[in-house]
Amino acid sequence: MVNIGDVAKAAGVSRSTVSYVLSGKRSISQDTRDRVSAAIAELGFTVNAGARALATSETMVLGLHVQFEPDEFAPAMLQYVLPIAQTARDLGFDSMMMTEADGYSAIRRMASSNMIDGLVLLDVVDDDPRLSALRVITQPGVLIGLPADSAGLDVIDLDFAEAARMIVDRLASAGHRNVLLITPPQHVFDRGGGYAARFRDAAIERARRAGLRLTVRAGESQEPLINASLNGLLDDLADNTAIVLHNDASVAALPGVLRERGIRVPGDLSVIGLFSESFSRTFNLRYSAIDTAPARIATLAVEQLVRRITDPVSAGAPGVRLVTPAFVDRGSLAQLG
Amino acid sequence: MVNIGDVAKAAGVSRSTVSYVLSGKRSISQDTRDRVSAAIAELGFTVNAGARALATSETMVLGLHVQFEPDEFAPAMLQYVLPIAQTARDLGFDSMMMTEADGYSAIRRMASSNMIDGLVLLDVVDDDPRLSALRVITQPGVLIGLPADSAGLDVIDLDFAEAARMIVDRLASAGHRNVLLITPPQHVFDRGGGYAARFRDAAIERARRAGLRLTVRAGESQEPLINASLNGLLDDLADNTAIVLHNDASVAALPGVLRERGIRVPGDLSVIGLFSESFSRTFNLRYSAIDTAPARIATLAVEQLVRRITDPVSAGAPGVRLVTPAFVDRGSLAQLG
DNA sequence: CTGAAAGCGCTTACAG
DNA sequence: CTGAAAGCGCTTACAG
Repeated sequence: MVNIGDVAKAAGVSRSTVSYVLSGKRSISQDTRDRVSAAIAELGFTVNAGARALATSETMVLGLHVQFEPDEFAPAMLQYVLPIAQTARDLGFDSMMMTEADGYSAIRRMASSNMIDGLVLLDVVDDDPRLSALRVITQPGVLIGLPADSAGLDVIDLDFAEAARMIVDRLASAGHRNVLLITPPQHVFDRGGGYAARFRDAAIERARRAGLRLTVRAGESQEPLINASLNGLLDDLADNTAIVLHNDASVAALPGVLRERGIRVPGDLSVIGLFSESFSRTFNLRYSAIDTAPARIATLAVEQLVRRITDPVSAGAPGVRLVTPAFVDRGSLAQLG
Repeated sequence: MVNIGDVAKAAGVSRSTVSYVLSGKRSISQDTRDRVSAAIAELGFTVNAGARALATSETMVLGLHVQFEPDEFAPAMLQYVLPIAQTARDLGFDSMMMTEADGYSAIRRMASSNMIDGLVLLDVVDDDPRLSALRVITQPGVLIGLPADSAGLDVIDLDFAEAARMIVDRLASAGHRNVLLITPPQHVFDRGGGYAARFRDAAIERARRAGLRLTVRAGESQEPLINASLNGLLDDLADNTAIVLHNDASVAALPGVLRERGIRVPGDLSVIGLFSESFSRTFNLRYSAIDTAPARIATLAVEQLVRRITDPVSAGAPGVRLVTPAFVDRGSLAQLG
């Protein structure tokens, strides 16, 4: 492999000059710059990443740790992973993907072997064991998902409470008085998926104020339970005029269940969900929804992380940034009365 | 950060001895080994990856390039990415994820800057521009997906031709004589997704021999075209007793369409698909299918790549390995006559 | 505007 | 069984 010395020799300059041409960190005469550039092009020289990392202590690599919950609804994850890698690249970083179940050890290993300049944590839960790793290592991290204690950490998440309020307000002003909310499965609450509680609690609170009767049920995550549970709810709670779904698996299964029961949306029932554009496309869902905006959240997270790596001052004090939700109207909400 | 010199000092040995304790590449007295290990543990020492890579020319990192086709059915990709990263880790490698649209440049950059020891290419098509990058770089690669010219390359793919023959044979021996095949969308053929043609052509050939009338139609990949096209086919080709789907989007949409038309499976129509277990779970599909076995293919690919990196002799001559398909019976194939 | 040299943290022949 | 030293390919103060 051709190295910086070969380039120097070919251009008739020193190795440091080649390095400075590459980095632009000092002024070089037009003439030598041209000779060096020509030599680089001719020899097809690329800086050796390991050597540069060793000399600068900067790897230009971001770590990305994803949890893989076997009982989780999988298709959602890629919506974050892809934009994370893409944004990182746009900012000059590569992405190292970690999938170890033991996130704590994985992060410590990667950080202490100096493979990464920073870390993105996906799907952070309330009492996430990865956070203690983050507090020990020297590299900064950014969380996607708000944990119980986020002191000193950069966090990006959707404003789930605001999302709930927006939905309840729309339902209320459309004249709905009896609404069913299907939350994520119980195991999401158990695991500490705080977003589920934030959405639910804000919905309950807002419904109370609006004088709206909100019935809350946890959805299932595995067939055939999903269908059975949806059917059961539609049997028992037939007086609801609207259903709010904060549950990927249930909302994906809903069209089939409604079709089977001959229920028309929004004629017989109004439906509002909480899912991304791409989720809507994948499952061909025509329900109005709060967009969970995975690409936007991923981009913001990486941008903040890179800012903290390259220019901590401009990154400001670490803190939580909740993304304001956007409502996408697909016409599944009926105006009553 | 603590380095190998700190450990050496603490243990009262030379840096080389610490290194040899780490690598096990020469025998060390029990006593010094203990002292070194103790020092490593106490100081929390981890080898600096960049320095090691510089010294050994081995990064212990695998590159993974994924194409992101906006018109593609996305959920499938993660089924490969996760097991790739997992298998790599089991074999001592980390995974660098590349998502650049310009795969050729991405690969050349990563390879020539010596960030990776080998490369996994996902979703390889007939005339894949990434292959010319692979032929230039010094690191070995493995392809998931069989290209037109695979000379000198390690390739893993499902045996799509055999899958087609297995399906046709089952249909024939169950007494079906008129069968509809829905292939991947036209743009998959256009892009050179050879697997689509291999499946289709083998199905046609086998059907001819078995005296079975096979009607072939390309499916759509975007709603509302998918539904419309499925309905059109069921209208026009009502005399078919079975339908074979080699099309993710269509098979996911099929239950809804059949339910709407009141068609029962397998009472009114037999259905056989080509999709993974996890796909079946995600979309709650109860159709019998050839399992596309993404995890198995991913694992085989990484194992072969790592073999070629670490022990080229045992890896044998580069070549194509087609995975024999497995049929998963979910009871959607009716026995006729 | 440019060069010689030290140093980043490892590994591994070379010596004993 | 162990150590001193060269070398991997860069970057960056230090000098001029």
